[in-house]
Amino acid sequence: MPELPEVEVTRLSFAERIRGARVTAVRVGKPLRWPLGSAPEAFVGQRVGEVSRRGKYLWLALERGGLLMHLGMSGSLSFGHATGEPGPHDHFDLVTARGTLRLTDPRRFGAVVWSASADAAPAATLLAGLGLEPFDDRFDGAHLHAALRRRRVAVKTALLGGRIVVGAGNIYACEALFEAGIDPRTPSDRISRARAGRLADAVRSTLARAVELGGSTLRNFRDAHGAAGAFQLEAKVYGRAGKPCVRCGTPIRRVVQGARATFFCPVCQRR
DNA sequence: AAGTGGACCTGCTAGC
DNA sequence: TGCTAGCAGGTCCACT
Repeated sequence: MPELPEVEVTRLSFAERIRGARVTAVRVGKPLRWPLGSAPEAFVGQRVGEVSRRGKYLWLALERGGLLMHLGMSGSLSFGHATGEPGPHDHFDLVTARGTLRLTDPRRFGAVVWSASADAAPAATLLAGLGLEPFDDRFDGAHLHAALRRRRVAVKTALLGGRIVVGAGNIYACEALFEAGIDPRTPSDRISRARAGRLADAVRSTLARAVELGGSTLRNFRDAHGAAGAFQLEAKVYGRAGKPCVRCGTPIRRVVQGARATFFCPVCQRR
């Protein structure tokens, strides 16, 4: 999916345009990961408020409650007037006079869930246990070091879990570990305070750079304007198995951790 | 309790 | 050219 940069880029591409628009119709397609939890007609007539993000979730405020949205592995949102007839992978339309917000998600791991507020179930339940936002001042080397010390899993697995810091999925966890010079297989509790500091910086800078570049488009990611991202063009390890490391020329290695592919340079990244 | 592996669903691609 | 196994950006859940 869409990791934090793709979700944030998506949010930025439609939040201002949809704010204040009144819902005129709602269309629901095939089932997504979780049920909507409300009759779709209940949204008709309500105005859309702020669109905010927590981790990889978006919260779209309505006058009564709101919608928690997740893009899963293959989801994207579009917003505009040129939406046309829904295709086989278009599973949710929020129609307003300013345009239609449409969720397209071939694999349907994504979700749209109504909640009375972001602090009430089911939204609060889904958001509970999420780690710090990477751009939160509280997320620093000391925090990351303390959290990593409590785990014995590989540091990459700990990052991906999202319980310490949210937002880095498979691409950006690999890239941040490369930036920090840390072998992704290193046990969490063996990361020194100094290296945790470098890793925290790398997580922030990698995610920030990806937002600047409009995210990564590996297959079907597009922002709500339909624009593709460009970060994948400057990924240094992700998806580059066997290719030379951009820093030292050593072939990039691919291993599997927790059923996910991990890419790293065996020379630049150390335990 | 923490760690591991499977499940969800569909489409694309590399390889035979 | 055509089929198939394997793989894909996430996260929850059951089991050890």
